[in-house]
Amino acid sequence: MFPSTSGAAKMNQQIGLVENPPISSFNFQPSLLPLSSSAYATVGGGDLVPIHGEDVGHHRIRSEARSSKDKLGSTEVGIVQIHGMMSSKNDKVNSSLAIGSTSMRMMKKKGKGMRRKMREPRFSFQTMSEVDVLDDGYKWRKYGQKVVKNTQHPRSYYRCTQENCRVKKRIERLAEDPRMVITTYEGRHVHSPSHDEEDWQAPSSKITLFW
DNA sequence: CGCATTTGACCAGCGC
DNA sequence: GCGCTGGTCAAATGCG
Repeated sequence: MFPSTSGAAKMNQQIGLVENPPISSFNFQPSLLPLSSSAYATVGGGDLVPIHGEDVGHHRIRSEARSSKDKLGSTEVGIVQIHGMMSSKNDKVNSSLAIGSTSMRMMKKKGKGMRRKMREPRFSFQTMSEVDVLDDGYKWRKYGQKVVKNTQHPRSYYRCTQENCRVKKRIERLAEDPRMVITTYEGRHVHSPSHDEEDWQAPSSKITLFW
């Protein structure tokens, strides 16, 4: 294990949106990043577009790319890679970003009682971190773990502990690079981050996701 | 003792 | 239709 992080741990985030055929763009706001950080956006798996902290404003990233495999219509809209620092307190992330998107899964519906197949907005990003679970200000309870095919690392399933909040997230490690953690959020919170309520509004202390 | 995690079973969708 | 796979459930277990 790493002796890690009594101070700032280097981190490397890659943000991507995986979903949503109807709206193939999203807004990324580097103004919300600390100026020291830099970001790169890969659009459609292609060009790497550098975005610097001082490039304030909205970067609209568009992609025509579409997964041919996912018949449900998942589309990788874009990937933004952020090189920033994690701050000390429990690996909180010292950068924020805002992403607007909506998502409508094109799914076949079938009879009653379908547990899966929800049309929730989904958002995923990669983080280079020793810790699997990023502290995003919400409380999560693990409800499952599964070894998925072609990966040697299990995928973990978490659900927001706030009742009537149905947000879920999946966490898995990249097969090629176990240091990379892929976090996928699904759904939207109906409440504010549950702990550290005095600083969830501080814009530069955590990841903040809006959609 | 209460809550979170673990883990095997179960279920639904998809590909063949 | 069947088998595979991913996602969820829930009982058992662990931990503070």
